Amino acid sequence: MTSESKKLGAAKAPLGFAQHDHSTCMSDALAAADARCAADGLRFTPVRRKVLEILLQDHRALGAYTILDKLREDGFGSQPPIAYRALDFLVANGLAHKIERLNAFIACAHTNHSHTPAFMICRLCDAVAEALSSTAQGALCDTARTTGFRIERTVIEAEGICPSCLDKVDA
Amino acid sequence: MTSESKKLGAAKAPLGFAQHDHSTCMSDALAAADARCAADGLRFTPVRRKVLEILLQDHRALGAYTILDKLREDGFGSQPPIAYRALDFLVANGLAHKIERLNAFIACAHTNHSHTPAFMICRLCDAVAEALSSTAQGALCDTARTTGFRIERTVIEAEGICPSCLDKVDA
DNA sequence: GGTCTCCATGTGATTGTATAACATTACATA
DNA sequence: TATGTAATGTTATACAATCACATGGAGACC
Repeated sequence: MTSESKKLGAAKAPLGFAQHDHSTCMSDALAAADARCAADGLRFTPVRRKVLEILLQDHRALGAYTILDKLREDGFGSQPPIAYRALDFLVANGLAHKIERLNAFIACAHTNHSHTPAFMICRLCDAVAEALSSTAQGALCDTARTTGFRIERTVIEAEGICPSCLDKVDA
Repeated sequence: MTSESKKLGAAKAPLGFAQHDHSTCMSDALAAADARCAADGLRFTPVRRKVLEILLQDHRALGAYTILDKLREDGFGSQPPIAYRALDFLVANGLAHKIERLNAFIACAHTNHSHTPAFMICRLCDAVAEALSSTAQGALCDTARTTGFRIERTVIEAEGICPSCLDKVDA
């Protein structure tokens, strides 16, 4: 509950580290997900949609059991597999990502294009920013190529202090 | 226990993905750790040393509770904090690394120089290779710089199939 | 319309990972 | 010997993930 206790009432939630008007981005993302699933013949069921909504609402990384609590409030099943199966679906189809460092999940910030995500995690306010990093693993690719290793998925996460927390610390 | 069940009897354990003579590398690594701790005024206590030995013996990523079992066999305390504290020490001082993707720990393969490690994880045989990747996070650094994010630690892990498993699969 | 199959959902129980909180010991040093 | 500090030990619990199995709905097929 430590990470949750830092959560603000916040009408303005940080997308990445920048403040933004949260009103449209959520509906846009849901619409994009709808389109995406329709196009690919995926079943965007109520639970899956709800979990994505939950992730979009907070705009931060949430643990599976936090998500589970919110599902329960909305009348969905409340056993761990409910959340994990929905999260598996979202992650498998690029609608959400898992932050390994935090054992937590976050809605994808760049719907549309397929990508190899990279994340910056603030250890003070727990904000997470997703960067487009098609080249971030360049050197790793080189190593893999010379070694003969076939990369299927990459985890690239940087932990540190976000701009706004840096301001507070320096002040 | 699933990952453990794949373990071989193996006199020749894979360091990274290459077979090697395991006889000297362990004593070398322990000697290096001794020197390192002496130089930096760190207390390389019996538990800490034992945990490093355990990690070096297997030359693969081990979960905390596997380590705990081995500690118990050797007469050390067997409660979780025993292992976690020793692991924290080893990780904090660069003698071991945590593989976030696996929630597991592995002995550092490149003692001597401080480094930002990157890992290649085989999803078939669970072998883990450590790459020297001072530049692997280049693009991430760029993003961080323009964003104003201060990076303190990076997690760079690639999951896929190692050379020897690729041979078996293709055959 | 039946019924079969596949897939998603629901439930209970269990296993695995990590930390909180507190007591005790070991050791250096004043 | 008293004191401070770091490390260790113990209990309990929180958090994360999976297993096993039952249920139910949507579409394919006859």
